[in-house]
Amino acid sequence: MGGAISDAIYGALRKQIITGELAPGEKLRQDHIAKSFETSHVPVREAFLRLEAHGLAVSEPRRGTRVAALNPSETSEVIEMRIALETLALRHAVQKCTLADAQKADVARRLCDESADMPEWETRNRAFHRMILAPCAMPRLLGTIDDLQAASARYLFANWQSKWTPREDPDHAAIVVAMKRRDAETAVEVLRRHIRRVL
Amino acid sequence: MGGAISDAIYGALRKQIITGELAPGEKLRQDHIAKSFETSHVPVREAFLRLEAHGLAVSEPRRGTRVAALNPSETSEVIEMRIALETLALRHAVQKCTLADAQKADVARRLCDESADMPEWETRNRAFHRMILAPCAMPRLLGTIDDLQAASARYLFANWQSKWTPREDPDHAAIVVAMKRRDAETAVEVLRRHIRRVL
DNA sequence: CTGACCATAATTATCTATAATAAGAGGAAC
DNA sequence: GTTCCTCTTATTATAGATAATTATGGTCAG
Repeated sequence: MGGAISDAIYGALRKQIITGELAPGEKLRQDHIAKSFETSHVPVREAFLRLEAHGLAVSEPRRGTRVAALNPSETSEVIEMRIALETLALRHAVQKCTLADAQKADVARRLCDESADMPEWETRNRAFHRMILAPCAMPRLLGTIDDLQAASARYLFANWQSKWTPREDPDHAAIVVAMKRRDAETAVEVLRRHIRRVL
Repeated sequence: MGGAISDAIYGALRKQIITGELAPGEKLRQDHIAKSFETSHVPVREAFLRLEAHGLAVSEPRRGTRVAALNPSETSEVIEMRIALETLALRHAVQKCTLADAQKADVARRLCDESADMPEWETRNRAFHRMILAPCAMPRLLGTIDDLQAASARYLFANWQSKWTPREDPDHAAIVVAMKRRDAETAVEVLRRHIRRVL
């Protein structure tokens, strides 16, 4: 649905929420945001609805919309869901993936390892995870995983941004190796540990 | 967000899509629906956005919104996601559930078994599944499962409505028994088979 | 402390503009 | 002469802007 304006607002707010530029619990006022984008409030409302649908905002009727909270219980929920769904996706992806897929994943892995700062790393890290799962060709599953990874990213920005240092990720490398070997079980096990560890 | 009108439209359309009253691929025209609900197109747009977010509709910019398709590949995707997530939820639910929870689940089970027709059964079946998972107290997980169950329900209505006959479901009974015994592994195994079989 | 009034912000309606589709006319090829 | 293709135009529908309404929260007076 969303027209061009609504899309742009959604994308901008999504990024600001993930990076923490918009703090958890912060009120999102449609008129103010409309003014800052030089539009009317209608596309802003649509952007809000989509944020809500993707779990990045919550709203109460007639009380407005605020950035979704970021409590520890939700964190563990997201981790467990990610493990359940990403291992499922990875199993299928390893089955179906071609050599070209594995090579593209390896490129994404190297790019991620070469990141200079945390925001860059976060973007590339998500790109890598998307890349290793994409061959499963299950759009609904991939969409749900995307939302969960966005939630994970919020926690990373909130808790680790200061402590981040550039480094090569051995888990990523191990997953790519296992993919090339079509060794689904190893890949899945590494990914499971990796998700638990990284958050 | 969604005000009262938007909610009502969303609920009505959701039900019509699940039951197949609105066929897969059918165009949803905002002005027509607005007229039939005697409102303007704005709340209708909001309802569309929410349908889209829950996987019941798809839309292309400037081309409108249509009821989501219902192809076999999506079916198997939904089944696998349900297995991954509902077994996760059930494991936690069995851990945490009180005797009262198990008894409420048993009431829901009996109600489901006593259903007179397919639409009634479908509603109660979903209520039962929600009931056995609710004690896990993981709202995001439960929300995602709800969407998947709505998708499942569409397939049931499309493929089984004619063949439906009243019957008692032994899987449901076995799950409740296992819950009372706190036997998570048995409950999960029965549920896994059950989801595969029922679709 | 309670109740009414005012201010603020969300929700819905009405109106306008822009994009897409369908229909019809004109022309070219067979 | 008929048919098919294309370009133009008209209709329809969506997207967005502006305006009006309604609800909520706070404040001040009684």
